[in-house]
Amino acid sequence: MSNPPASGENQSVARALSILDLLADSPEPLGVREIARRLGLPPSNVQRLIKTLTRAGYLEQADATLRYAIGYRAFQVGNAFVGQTSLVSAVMPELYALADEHITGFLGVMRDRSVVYLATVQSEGPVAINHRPGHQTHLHSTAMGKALLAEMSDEAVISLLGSDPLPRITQSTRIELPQLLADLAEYRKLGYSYSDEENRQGFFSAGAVVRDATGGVVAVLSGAVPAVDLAADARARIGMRVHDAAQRASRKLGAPTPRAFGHPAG
Amino acid sequence: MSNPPASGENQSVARALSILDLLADSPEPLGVREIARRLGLPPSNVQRLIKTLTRAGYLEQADATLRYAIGYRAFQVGNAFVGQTSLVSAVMPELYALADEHITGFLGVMRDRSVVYLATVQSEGPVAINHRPGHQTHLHSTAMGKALLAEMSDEAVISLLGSDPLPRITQSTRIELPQLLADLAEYRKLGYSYSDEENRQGFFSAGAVVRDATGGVVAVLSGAVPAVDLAADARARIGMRVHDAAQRASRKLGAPTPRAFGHPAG
DNA sequence: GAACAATGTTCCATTAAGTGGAACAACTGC
DNA sequence: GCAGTTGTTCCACTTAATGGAACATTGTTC
Repeated sequence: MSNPPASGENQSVARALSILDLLADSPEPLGVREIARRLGLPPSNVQRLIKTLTRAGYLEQADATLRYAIGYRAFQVGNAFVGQTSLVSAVMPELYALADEHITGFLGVMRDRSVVYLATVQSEGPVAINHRPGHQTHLHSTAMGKALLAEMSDEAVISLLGSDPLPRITQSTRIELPQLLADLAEYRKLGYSYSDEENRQGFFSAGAVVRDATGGVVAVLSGAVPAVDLAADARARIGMRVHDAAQRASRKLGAPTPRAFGHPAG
Repeated sequence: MSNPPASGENQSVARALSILDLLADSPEPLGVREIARRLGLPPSNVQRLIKTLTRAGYLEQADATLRYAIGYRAFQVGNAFVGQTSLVSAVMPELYALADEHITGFLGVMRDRSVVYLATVQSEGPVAINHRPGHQTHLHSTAMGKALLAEMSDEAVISLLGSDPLPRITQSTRIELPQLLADLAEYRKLGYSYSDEENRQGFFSAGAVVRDATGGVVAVLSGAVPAVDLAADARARIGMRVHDAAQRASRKLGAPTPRAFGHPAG
């Protein structure tokens, strides 16, 4: 059972990161031998890697002295991903404003062909959309994802998503590429994207991108409401509302003249 | 310049983690050679470690193809620290409720002789307390920290904080241990802790611990308001309010009979 | 309460894998 | 155009990581 390190990489570090990945996805803490078993590594090796990770605070003992879980240092370091205070401080007030209007607001970025959630501000009421920070969802089924896709050219979208079939999340999910591209064309005209129960039954959401001083897309913002009793004009109203919030956040970040929606080449 | 690995640890992993630590604390992305210089390591070594970290998503190129910053995978993994959905889903509604009453709410845990912030819900108004998740503050100057200390015995507090002098944060900070212990005794009777501009000029905050089903302390909750125009009875009112919020969250986590404040031996 | 089967941890010979100096290439700005 | 960066690759050396085995602990079962 040889497992040579990838070219130009470091085997020990790769293994240590796989331990972090494993524990991050595990709902409960795991012991040394259990981890070793799942990763196909000798316990003595895992033991040493864990000791290093623990001493640095990236792991910690869950209970008295048994199994291990992700440590506080990983949390601190990970939150540095959000980076410069500017993005969050520009967007969070907008999310709170949305919540005041009974719209649950989300902030996310595109990574790894997915949307990664950075923050959520729940609206009052029975709306229980609980996407923890770090949660990953599909690009093609969410308002956030589709707002990001609408920024790209059709060719870029195809080369990004064309390799695998689009998974169906709900009955309304766009699983055909042409259908999705048609949506994107509409969003470019509208100035916002939306997802009508395409990712979660019973919820309508709209999305719009946030730009920084260079004019590049730095994040995407969305707002969600229950889909029941929602007239067609209400959808447009929410779309405009989210669009405005994203515009305001972008302006706060020093984005240049609020240009037309769509990719630069358009 | 020899730098042998600590006993029973892994040198490569320790170095990789030091890269993460460095980039997490750096306000801007850093290049390979810059990192190598700051850590006292050869660039070729750093290069390989970075490649491994990048391929796993723990680092990513900031701009076109220049310097490196913390990656999205670190964010995702780090957020697993918050762990079981139960804690957050039990506490967040309480924080939102506080915000409705113009109290900015915080959630934190004790780690490494400090309070680590997990979440914040800002109240409306001009209150701009912006403690990003992962932020670390002192135990002795914050309401959250003092609520945690009040759970320990005086001896435990002394052995925890007695080694170093307590740093002065504001003019009101308790920098004398006996003074701090007197505070803690008061909090045990009150059922909540408070910090009267001891950590931040102009802000009063109160704190109370959250317990899980085993009765152990799993987190601490606090609420902050501007200190101006705050009558003495208002302080008590906010303290009780925060105490109630913590109680409710604890009950939601299945905590046993709301027992008296104070450490078990008391 | 003894026998069992897990567990976490340490030890140590083997050698594979990490190390770091040097060389190369690409870029920047004087 | 030159000088000082930078990121990246190469490769001989040997350090430092590896993994099997032995040991120590726990908790479970009969």
